[in-house]
Amino acid sequence: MSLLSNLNPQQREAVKYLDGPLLVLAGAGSGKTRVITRKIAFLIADCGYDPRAITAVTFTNKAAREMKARVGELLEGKTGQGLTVCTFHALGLTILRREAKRLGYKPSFSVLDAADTQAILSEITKAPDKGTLRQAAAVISNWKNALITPDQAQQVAADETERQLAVAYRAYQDTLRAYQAMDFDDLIRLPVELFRCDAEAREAWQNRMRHLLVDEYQDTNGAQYELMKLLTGPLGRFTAVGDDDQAIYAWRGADIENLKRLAEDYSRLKIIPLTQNYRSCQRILRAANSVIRNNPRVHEKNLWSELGIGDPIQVVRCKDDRNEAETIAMRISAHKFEHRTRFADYAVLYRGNHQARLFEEALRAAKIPYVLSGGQSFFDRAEIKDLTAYLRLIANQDDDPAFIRAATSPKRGIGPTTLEKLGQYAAERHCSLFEAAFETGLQSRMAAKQLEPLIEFGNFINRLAFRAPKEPAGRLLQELLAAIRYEEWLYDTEDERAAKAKWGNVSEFVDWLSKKGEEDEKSLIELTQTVSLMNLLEGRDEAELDAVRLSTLHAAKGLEFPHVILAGVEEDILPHRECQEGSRLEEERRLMYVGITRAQKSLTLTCCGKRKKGGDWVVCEPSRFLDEIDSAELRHSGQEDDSAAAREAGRNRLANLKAMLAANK
DNA sequence: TATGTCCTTTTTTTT
DNA sequence: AAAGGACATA
Repeated sequence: MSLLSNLNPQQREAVKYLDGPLLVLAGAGSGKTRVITRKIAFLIADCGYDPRAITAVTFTNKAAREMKARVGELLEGKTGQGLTVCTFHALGLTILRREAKRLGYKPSFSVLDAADTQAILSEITKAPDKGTLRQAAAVISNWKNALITPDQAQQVAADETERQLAVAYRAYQDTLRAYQAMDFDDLIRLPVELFRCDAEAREAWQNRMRHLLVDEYQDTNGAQYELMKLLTGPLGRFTAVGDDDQAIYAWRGADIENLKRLAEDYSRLKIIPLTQNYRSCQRILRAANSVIRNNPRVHEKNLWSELGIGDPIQVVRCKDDRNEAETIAMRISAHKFEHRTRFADYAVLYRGNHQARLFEEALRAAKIPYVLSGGQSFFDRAEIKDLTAYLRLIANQDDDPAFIRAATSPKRGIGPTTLEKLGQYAAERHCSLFEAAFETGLQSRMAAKQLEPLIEFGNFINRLAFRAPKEPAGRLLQELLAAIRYEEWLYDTEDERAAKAKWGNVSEFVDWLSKKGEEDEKSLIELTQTVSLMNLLEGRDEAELDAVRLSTLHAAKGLEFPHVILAGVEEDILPHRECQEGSRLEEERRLMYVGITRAQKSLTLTCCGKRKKGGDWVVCEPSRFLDEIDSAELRHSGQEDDSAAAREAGRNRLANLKAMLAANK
């Protein structure tokens, strides 16, 4: 079977087009993944490209894994060895591991997670509370994603707060460098910096890369766009696939302007729109279209479908949030029984992770199996962070955050006061905590009782670091865990259930690492360097599992389900309380659009009359986005709301709506 | 000085 | 519910 069969004319053109830069504007459910995977296979099998010369960039590790698997199927044995499919961040990491020396980093640099970077920033800014800290982190991250240096930030700073933040930005970068560490933003920013000033490195990578495919292009940020340009050279050997209506990551620095910029920067840019939807019934599509119509759009497109009209969209009003979860569980049970479907045909989507808890409880009570996606990642778990701290420290002794974490968990007599003293001494000597622990100068300032565990810990790490390059990773890991008596410590400090779960996670992680070490013949240090960006739980036989999917709207992007329940369609949730106007409201609307367009056959929207927030009850009103769907498409059901407050809220909404309509005319 | 316990407070989305 | 802070204990 040809790689060009079973494609519509637009899809086929997008697959075949190789004359220059290409932008595929792919509406929801229009088969964009199919275009990308076919194109990769087409390039390799029909055009004779070396797989190593092709790179495809996706938005999540999971999407990358799936895409790689699909290309493998298409190639039917023809080897796709050497093909790169990964996230922008993983691509940046690969480049940096290779080229670290050119940037003044050692190749075993660490990659810090959000918790570590926030801790560093907290030290620097002395931010009074968590909110301020988050804001500071966001501002600096935005600067980095827009490729603004600390110097430039200082110059463009508009007010005193920003000037202070620019100073903090500089200190933050200096600290990272001292630790031989990078944050997520650096993984994009530094390759750009490298390619901008090092022509030799740039040309080497450009020559290697004959074609770059970028998925979810609408969610790229300034730095990612620049990296893409630098990698594909002046000819623009790329295929970018995106949908401006599904841009939902502006808060993370993604810039929809990148879509316009592409046409400006590449005059030869070819644009192919995909407008036929193969996913959803017409009612669902009409609802989606009528919601997104309220946004100003760059590329107006009208998505259409040949699939049947479908059922009306259900709107279910519930008494409160607990009742909402129970209702959803009940309706899934009933629907499954009635239509003889599988649990995996259902997804419950919501705005915030915290909403998941009630759904988990209700589904468990109803004996409905579920899988949670999004939410806390495997690598955010305390026990995994502990273990990776050891690994990081073994690979890179300059990594102070890793030193602090490893030295204090499990507890071994090193406490805050000792660390404080050690930190002071290290700062004076301009060296790492690890180095400082061995300095004789420290001994005069510290009691032997404090010094002893410090030295012992240092020696322990030293021994492991010495053996790490030569010995099998699996054995070293087992030894490490035995030496720190991690399992024992877990059972001492946690209740049995939690300890068991945590030790299970650790074992899984160690097994996975050991296997990987054997397969790829990699040392512990090399393994550590790739671990930071992976997510184990994602993709772990999730596909075969017959379970209802619980997911945030963000994590649901790119997925589809026969039956979708969109929960908490309320003001202050969707749209979120902090996103009530302007471009932020538009992004919330796109989020609603993404949610609706996940559904193939049926869509249910739920909202509550009240919900528990913190300690007390808050009255909720239905989302304004509900009003944007033609009421002929909707069927209201569930409990009639009889609370006076909710009815009052409804009246207020109507009055507001009328006022807005009047104002618009 | 280190660590465990009990209390408070608090929730957007993620590579 | 989970994380951070204040206090008590070893």
